[in-house]
Amino acid sequence: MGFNAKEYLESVSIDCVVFGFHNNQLKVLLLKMKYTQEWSLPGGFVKLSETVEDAATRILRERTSLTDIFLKQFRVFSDPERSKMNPALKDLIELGDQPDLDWFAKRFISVGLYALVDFTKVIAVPDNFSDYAGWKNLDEIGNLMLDHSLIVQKALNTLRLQISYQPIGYNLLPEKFTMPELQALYETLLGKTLDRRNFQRKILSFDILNKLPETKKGGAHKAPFLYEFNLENYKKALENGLTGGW
Amino acid sequence: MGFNAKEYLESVSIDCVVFGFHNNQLKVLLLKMKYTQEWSLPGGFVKLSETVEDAATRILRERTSLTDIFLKQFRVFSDPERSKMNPALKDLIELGDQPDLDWFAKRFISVGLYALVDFTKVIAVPDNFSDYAGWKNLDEIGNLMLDHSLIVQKALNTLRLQISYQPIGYNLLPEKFTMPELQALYETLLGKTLDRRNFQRKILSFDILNKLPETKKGGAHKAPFLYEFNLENYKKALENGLTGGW
DNA sequence: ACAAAAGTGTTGTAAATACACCCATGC
DNA sequence: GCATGGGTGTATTTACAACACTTTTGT
Repeated sequence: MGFNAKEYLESVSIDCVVFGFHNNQLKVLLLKMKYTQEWSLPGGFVKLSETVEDAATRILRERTSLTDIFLKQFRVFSDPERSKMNPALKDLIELGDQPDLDWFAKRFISVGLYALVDFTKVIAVPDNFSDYAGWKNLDEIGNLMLDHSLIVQKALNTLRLQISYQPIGYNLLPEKFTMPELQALYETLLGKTLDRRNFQRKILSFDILNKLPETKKGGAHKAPFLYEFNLENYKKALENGLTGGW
Repeated sequence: MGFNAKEYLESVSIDCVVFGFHNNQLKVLLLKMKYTQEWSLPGGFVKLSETVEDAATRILRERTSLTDIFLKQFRVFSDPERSKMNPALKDLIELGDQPDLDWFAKRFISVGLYALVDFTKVIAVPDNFSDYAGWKNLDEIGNLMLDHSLIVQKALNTLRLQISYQPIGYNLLPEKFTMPELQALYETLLGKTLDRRNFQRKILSFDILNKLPETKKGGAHKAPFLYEFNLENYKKALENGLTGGW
């Protein structure tokens, strides 16, 4: 667990915006910093043998206990002022309980990646700098550490753009889900309501869903059918892109 | 002109894919390396006081003599092997005519940015490592130095995606241009031919063009009207996105 | 006057939208 | 049995694609 600066690429950090979907709400995984009590994104550094994606996969495996995480870099954050006035770093330096302090005090640029995960499968684990890890609703995220609020905002923007030419939902929903759940995801990301019937027709026309014979019982009303993604066609759609927008 | 490694962010380089459009062909600005004679992308390093975009602007000002360049980061290239076996570096090290050689020999991740410029306004200038700078047609780019071929490919991909939800052409065409020229740009980027009449109707429906009273004379046939971008609406379209794809 | 390229118009088809009606379930 | 939400169907409107004809210019 010891941190050895020599194993890592200098000047480069990564920050991950982990999105989950639960109770028809989009959530982000956040860490609560030990000394400052600020909320921050899970992140870390890149080992000399890793790509940025490798590093993010490793870090998120530790934070979520998930292997096989869907992630995508979306932006580099390189404002020279972005890590100035970092209270957490100040505290660390004062406390002096970390080696390689000058390494941390240097300027970093950060590669932003977003990850889409199945909310129900995540076991959130804090890192060395935090004492709590958990989900927050998108609209309940207040001010985050450093420029992390900006990073979340840009990640969300990217996701919203991607939804119009790529299928989405795999990685974000459980294996089996209902049409209303999928629609709620789209509505959350797009920030607007969609017509139930037209949504169904359109999403089915993409041919990326398998309708299952089962229905989801236990709801207060008529039991909706369950669907799963047709992975083969889903991947094809990812490559070729979808036609129209929403 | 002297290079002082201490002024720069460690481990981070940038590579710029500069696109220009001329004679109905998409072109990329390339440098020919001094010793190896390999072709490479213009690039460089990030000063401690700069953002990635600042650095790219500075570097491209030197390479193109343009100020005010439209550019956008599109990807980080972080394969640990990407700068191994660099013949150029080997030669440099053998020649020993550069200070800070171990700095260069370290592993770098590179931020890829693409730039769109007006071909006719560029005065290409080589850098310290190259003895020639000039344009190459997209289909005439052979193997480039390091992973630069991959970088060009990814930049092009990004551009192709963006064209379907954003207006394009400003920064890439002269102030005044004809409809066939604009169409040729779209056809090049999309890699397919479009119907002249449908193209005109669609692009006009975006309301981002001003039709000028002048025509472009000198062609062998009927003189086409000149257009210019309506900057106000163009910017609106950039923010709001366009509706359909191509 | 002819060829080549640009301007303008029409029409059929497919997709997006806006609805209405029926069905299952829990209270 | 009634309120709620889900499943399915159908017109209308709009956008897209395919195509024809006329106009202008240089040779």
